[in-house]
Amino acid sequence: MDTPASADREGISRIERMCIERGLKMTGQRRLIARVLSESEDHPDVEELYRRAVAQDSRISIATVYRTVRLLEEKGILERRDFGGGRARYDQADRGQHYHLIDVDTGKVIEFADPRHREIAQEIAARLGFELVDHRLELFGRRFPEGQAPATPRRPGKPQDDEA
Amino acid sequence: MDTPASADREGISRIERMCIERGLKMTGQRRLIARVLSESEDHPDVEELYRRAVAQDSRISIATVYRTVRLLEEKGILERRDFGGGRARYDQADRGQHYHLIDVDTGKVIEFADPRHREIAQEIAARLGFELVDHRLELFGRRFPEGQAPATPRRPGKPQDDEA
DNA sequence: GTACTTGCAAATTATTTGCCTGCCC
DNA sequence: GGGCAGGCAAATAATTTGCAAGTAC
Repeated sequence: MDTPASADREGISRIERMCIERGLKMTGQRRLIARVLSESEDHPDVEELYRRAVAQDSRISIATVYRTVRLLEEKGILERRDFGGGRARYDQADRGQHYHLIDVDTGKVIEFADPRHREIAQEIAARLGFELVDHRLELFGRRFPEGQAPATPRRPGKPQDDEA
Repeated sequence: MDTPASADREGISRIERMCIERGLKMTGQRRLIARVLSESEDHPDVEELYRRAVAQDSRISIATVYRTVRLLEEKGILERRDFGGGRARYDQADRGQHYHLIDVDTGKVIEFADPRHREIAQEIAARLGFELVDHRLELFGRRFPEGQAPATPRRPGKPQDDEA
């Protein structure tokens, strides 16, 4: 009840609205991907996005998903992430500065924020003669053993993701 | 003049010594790769390692380079890095905790150390209920404009590397 | 109507692997 | 001497692209 009149109809997802604002031509496929993304609370890879999209409408190909996430990244709507699983994962770009902790045993991804990192990063860049343009930080951790010991104490396996 | 008698001959590279210590069978190819790595001050990718190796002895294939860096990584001699160029880059594992700043205009990589990041990372992990197993931090920066403005203010291009 | 999108399949890129031969310990 | 290592080429895996046909504005 608080959106501008022109886009007040139900069924317009948050990301679709952002696409429209940026003047993208909205096709059925793009609308679908936009909706899937808007409803995702996690960090899906392309394969996963494709799976969720096909489930709603089979008339989409994975090549289109690849093309669309790339487009949305160029438009600043998505950010590409690398959690070390060999596939790119996507994150909405306007969720504010945050980082990720990956559970090395389960692959789950937990978000957190902490302004100190940026400050220190900025200071270090300056000391080296640079203006900080961007920075990435990922933590890999193991849940404290409060129950039993985990089975595979290895390097981060294919990250899955938290469901919320 | 301070190395153990058994490996005192010139021509034994630092990394070859580490391989021997870990009981690896030393072939001509592995010795060559070890030497190339020992002489590298930067963060070469496999292709680059292969180029440097073939230049010294053409009887090596890129598959062997792939197999060898993987082996050395498993043995804890090398660390695989991802600077966002789509290829894995390698770093000697025993150089102590350090991070990288990538110049977004030139792709050059600069190393730096700062203990605060680890401390904060550890603290955050603990707050989230995790033991910190590993962490990655990369800064992307642009040299302060003290001469002229850079040409392409874009996202990090294929990282090259500092030559020293 | 026309330029932009899509689907499909083929192309690319980075990396791994099968297999048979060769060489290190 | 026997098993691990290496070369070569084919196999994977993720992602991109050419092209003909469809569609948004």
